Amino acid sequence: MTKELELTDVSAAVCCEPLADTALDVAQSEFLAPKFKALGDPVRLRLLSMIASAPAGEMCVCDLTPGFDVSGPTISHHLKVLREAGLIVGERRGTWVYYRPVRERLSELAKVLEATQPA
Amino acid sequence: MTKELELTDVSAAVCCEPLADTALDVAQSEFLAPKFKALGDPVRLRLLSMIASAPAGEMCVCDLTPGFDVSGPTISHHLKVLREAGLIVGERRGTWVYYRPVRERLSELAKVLEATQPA
DNA sequence: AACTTGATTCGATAGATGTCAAGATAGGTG
DNA sequence: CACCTATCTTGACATCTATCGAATCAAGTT
Repeated sequence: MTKELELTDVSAAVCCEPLADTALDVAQSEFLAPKFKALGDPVRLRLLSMIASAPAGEMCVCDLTPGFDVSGPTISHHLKVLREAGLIVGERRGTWVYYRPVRERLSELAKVLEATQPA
Repeated sequence: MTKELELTDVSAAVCCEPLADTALDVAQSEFLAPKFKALGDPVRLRLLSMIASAPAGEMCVCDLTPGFDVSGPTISHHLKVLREAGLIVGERRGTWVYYRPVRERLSELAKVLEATQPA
């Protein structure tokens, strides 16, 4: 919980005006790049989209897995990458684990890519 | 030129509503993931931000390179990755090569990450 | 307590990636 | 043409990543 607050603070301190407005500095690019990297795999991108568009606002791993050709451990690995990038959070309820999107993080990334009038 | 048109068409055909609206299908995620992947390196992200925020609307490789600790060939490699992802285009004028952002592509990606009201 | 099911972690492996030095290309200048 | 500068390509190498099967952990059921 202390850890979570720290992460949030770092995020707020570092992140980030639109790319097209002012060039990112080294710290900002090193902060943002891993998040885009997490989006840079087709399986992860689709996992995230399934989670983010789930009507219930969350999705069970048990409902995610059948939609893919890869093994359970591989899905688990990709979910971990998305989790460590701060794009989703997981919660265990009984036997099942449910994942929710972290919409603020997605919005941050959207903002960075957003078009702005240059010059 | 024919090739460019084809790429544009594919882009238009495949791409993409916000993540949070409807889950991406396999083709969409395979189309988008490489573009996010291209953003997933700190050097590339900073290169792109320098190019996209250049007041002149473009930037010479000769002005990009000095801002980084990596070698010229490495910069060249990263520019190629960004180019192949369709995020920038390069043009040679005399001795120098100038890169411009492809703003429509960046907007496409921003749109995918954009927040929308679920449920 | 033993068994079952869902999910993660571990260990291994093939393939991708970032990096550099060296060589090749493009285009200008003497 | 010979030379110089800017950029890109090639080849090599160390590291990282996606994937799987096997083992482990968590929680419920009998």
